[in-house]
Amino acid sequence: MEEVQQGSNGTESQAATIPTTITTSQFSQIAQQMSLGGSALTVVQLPGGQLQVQGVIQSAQSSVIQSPQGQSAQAQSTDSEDSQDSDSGATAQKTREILARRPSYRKILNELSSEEVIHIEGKDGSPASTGATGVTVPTTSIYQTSSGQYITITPNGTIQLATSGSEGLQGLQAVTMASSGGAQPGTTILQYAQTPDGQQILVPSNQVVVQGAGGEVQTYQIRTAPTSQAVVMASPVGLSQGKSDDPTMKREIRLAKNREAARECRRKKKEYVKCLENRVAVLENQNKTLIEELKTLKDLYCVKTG
DNA sequence: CTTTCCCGTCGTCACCTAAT
DNA sequence: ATTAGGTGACGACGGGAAAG
Repeated sequence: MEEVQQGSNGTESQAATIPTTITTSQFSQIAQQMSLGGSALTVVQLPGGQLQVQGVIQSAQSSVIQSPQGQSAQAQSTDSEDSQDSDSGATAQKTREILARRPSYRKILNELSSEEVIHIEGKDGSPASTGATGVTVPTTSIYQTSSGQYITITPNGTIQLATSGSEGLQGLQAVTMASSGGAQPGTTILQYAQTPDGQQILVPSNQVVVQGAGGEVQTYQIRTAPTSQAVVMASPVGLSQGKSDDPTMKREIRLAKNREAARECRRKKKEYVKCLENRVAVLENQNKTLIEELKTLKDLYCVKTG
């Protein structure tokens, strides 16, 4: 479901990765940095059995991996700490740092991806080459409305309408949509569509605007069909006037944005958890390698002395 | 077949932080 | 001070598996 809805933005961002072949001896260094910093790495086994770590190792920070439960406890403890007269300001500061809210998943991953771009460009000067996981190239998304019409969303953000019954997508009419959320791919929350009379209309990202043959404009709510992840149903909704003073409209917009934000947040969280799982895999692998190395050395030592 | 339990997902609220 | 966005917590809902 999420994949399709992201597609409604026309783009999907996925962090590029830098393949970095490492040796066993480098492993411990990396692992140490990983245990200190919030690095998001993935490890890939090459056909030859060699391990390849992809991603960026951040410099050591004081961030601590904490469970969500731990976070809710943080807020409480910081509050109570303020009420107490602490014996040492430095201790309080330290505690505050430890208990500080972890940076958002978006922040963590954005930092990673931006660093990666720099690394990639600096490497060979060519446009971002994809790593093992690669960068997803934005593709045209196709949606079907409840009235049987097809809507395409091209990578450049243009919404196009195709009449039903046509083979493929013909007779397209474009309604250009400008993102208000900057050019960051996959982060568009609200969009504005231009009506034929030049009026700007606020369009939540879970809606698309379609211009009919007669010039009339209709917004559609994007929803994934429960039976299929590939098919998206779009139902007509009332047009939302831009900058509405109506409190109910304000609330609607706020809820829509929050809905979208929650969705995005969950996606980021999943990504983040995957990164952590990859780190576990790397560390487990390293542990295994080191144990084997130790065993070999022990055997060697026994043979020499024995 | 029905019920119960578990799990994943979603929308919403509340709170916090950063930006303006 | 206000606003926007991010995220934890909560409850609702639906689907699948196990038990009756």
